[in-house]
Amino acid sequence: MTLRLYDTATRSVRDFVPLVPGKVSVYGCGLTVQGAPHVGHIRFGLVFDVLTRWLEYRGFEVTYCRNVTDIDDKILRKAAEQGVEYWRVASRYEREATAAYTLLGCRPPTVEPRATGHIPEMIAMTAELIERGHAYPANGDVYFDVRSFPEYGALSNQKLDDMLSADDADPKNAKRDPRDFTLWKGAKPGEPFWESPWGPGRPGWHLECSAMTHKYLGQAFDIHGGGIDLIFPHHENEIAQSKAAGDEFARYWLHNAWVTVKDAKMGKSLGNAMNVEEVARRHRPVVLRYYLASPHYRSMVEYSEEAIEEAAVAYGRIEQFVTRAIELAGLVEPSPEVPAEFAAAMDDDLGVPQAMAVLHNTVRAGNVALAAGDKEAAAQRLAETRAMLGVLGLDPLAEPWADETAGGAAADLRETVGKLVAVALEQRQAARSRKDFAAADAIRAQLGAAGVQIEDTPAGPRWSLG
RNA sequence: GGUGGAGUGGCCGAGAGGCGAGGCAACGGCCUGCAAAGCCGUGUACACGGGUUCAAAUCCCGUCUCCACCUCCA
Repeated sequence: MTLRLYDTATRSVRDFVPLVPGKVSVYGCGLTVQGAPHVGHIRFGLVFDVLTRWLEYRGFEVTYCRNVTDIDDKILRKAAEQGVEYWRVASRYEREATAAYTLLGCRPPTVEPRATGHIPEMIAMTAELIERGHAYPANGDVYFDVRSFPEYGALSNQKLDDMLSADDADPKNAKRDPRDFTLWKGAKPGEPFWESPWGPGRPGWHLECSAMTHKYLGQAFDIHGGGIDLIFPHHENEIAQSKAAGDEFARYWLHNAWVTVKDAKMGKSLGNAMNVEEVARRHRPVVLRYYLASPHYRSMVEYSEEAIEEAAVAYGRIEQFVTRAIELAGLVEPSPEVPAEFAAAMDDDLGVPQAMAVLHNTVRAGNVALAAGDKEAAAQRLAETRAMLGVLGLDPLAEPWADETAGGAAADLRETVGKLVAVALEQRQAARSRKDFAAADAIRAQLGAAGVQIEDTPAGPRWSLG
């Protein structure tokens, strides 16, 4: 079974064949650091995190490049409003983005280049495009000539003439075609700028990705992607720039769908953006990850508190199995192989929902083994469960969630609480054996009020914090 | 106007011609002193109207509703 991925460019699921056997190069369009990251932004991070984990599980050596766009109009505007340099704004939100990715267990990319670190590369590319007749300078700006690139519109399946003309009010009216887009933007007074052959200015929005894919992944690479809204104009323009400059560019295009709120796209401008950090105060990050990563990446996720709470229960069930299996069978490492059905689901365009069904079925089988006291079977199911969770970045015993359940000061505290609870449980057991159930239940209720849940099992009572 | 997507049982959420994914909730049962957890069982779901087919949630035609992109956007 080979991995198959939906490719936006062909609008079909295709077998994934890497450019170089055994290696995969991935470019994800990261964030423009102009505000606090919201749940929708982080979904992109999660999708690409699961993708790269799965590619690695399949034995590929993955080079994952995720950019940071740290200069653009919005950043400049925000900086002007606050009366500070643009890089103060960019740095602050870049840190917030990194924190949000980390919070939800996204592993860092192989390389995370910034637009402003690649100005010379972008200037060189612009010069190349002018030389090849695909771009032209005008009044301090440089524009890409879309009419010079016949393929323009292929990715988004649009014809140039059908497009709503971009009424982008160019005061200089210097564009040959209204759809021509900016490669280099001449600086207005007071704006930050870099020197260039066309005068002081800064790069246009799309150019950084073309320059950085070329630098880090080469003139051709495997997978490029981001949110579905980037298809047009961002990715369309990247293709135009890169191909016109002589690159082969990306071979597969992956786009993830939205997080919506009440059927509308989540977005800052719509005022319905859920800040990641804020949501993580109400829900455990691992639960948020489970919730956002469970639906298929090309399906919209309708954000709701109730649905997250439901996810918390579902994930709790998995965690419970893991804890109880360890109690019976001891700590078991993830098995090197994931169940075949799970693998088949993941290979089919990252079918996380079906993969998740396999996971739940395994947990049920594990619970059956637990109930039967079958140590060996329980251990086996646990190993499989952990392997599957690992691929999804949800193994409670692996980084970064392990600290939540064990280790450090929390473990010490847990040991102390355990001793205290043991005292109370002894009294309860004594009461039970003399059939004083009122007293026994009172103890259980008191523990419950303190946040300690008691369950009686054939092996004796067990407690948990809940 | 152009382009892409969605409408599935109480809820979330897969599937894409024939064996009812999975989760949450509910109900019944087993277990339990009681509970909890777990397990077993219970649902005649596929926006609407036609059609094709032995067979349609899945294909075709039409209709309705919703969303997104074409302007900054994960």
